[in-house]
Amino acid sequence: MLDADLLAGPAEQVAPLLLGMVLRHGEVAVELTEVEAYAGPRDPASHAFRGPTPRNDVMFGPPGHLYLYFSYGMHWAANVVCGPDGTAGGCLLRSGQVVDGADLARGRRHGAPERDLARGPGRLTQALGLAREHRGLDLLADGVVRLEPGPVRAGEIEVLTGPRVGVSSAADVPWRFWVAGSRYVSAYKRSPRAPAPER
DNA sequence: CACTAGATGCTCT
DNA sequence: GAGCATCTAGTGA
Repeated sequence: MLDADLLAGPAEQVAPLLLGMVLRHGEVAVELTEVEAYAGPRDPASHAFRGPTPRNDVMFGPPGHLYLYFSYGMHWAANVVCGPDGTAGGCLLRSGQVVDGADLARGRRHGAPERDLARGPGRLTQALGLAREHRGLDLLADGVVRLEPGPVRAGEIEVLTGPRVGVSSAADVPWRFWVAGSRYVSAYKRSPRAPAPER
């Protein structure tokens, strides 16, 4: 069982710790290979930057809960809430490797190739079967959806960082974290609305 | 393989 | 009504 204190720090510090952990929903489990940090009031790219709304209120609650949002008309994306209770913050789960329940995941993903089962935020939630009814669940409690320690010990994963995908503000802040050399990492794409890259 | 265009509907202003 | 923390299918090589 994971300790909530582990997730109570700033999102950009929690994010690399999530790599290698496993998110499980029933029989399907995904080992996380790529995440992004969103630091609430300190981060113009965060949904919580302008204060609480009905959509983002979960992010203002205690760490370790599941913030889900609906994106681009077709996809759900999952975040682990971080930071202390009362302060908004979260880590977007961008990609992972399906390590259990692959047959069920493949069915939900309409027969996608193994590498693409959970590569991308929308694909990851689809493979796990997460949607609006899972909003706000406590991932550290003993429920059907939970976050578990991974098979690899903390500190044994080589982590690379870079700018976040698809954000139009703070587009150069390197708060995307992924497992070095992993095939289960999504492609970087800069938002067409973002200003020209810094150099 | 790399790259592009368009679909799609919720959320907040 | 504008703006998305995206995906897929299509093209061309």
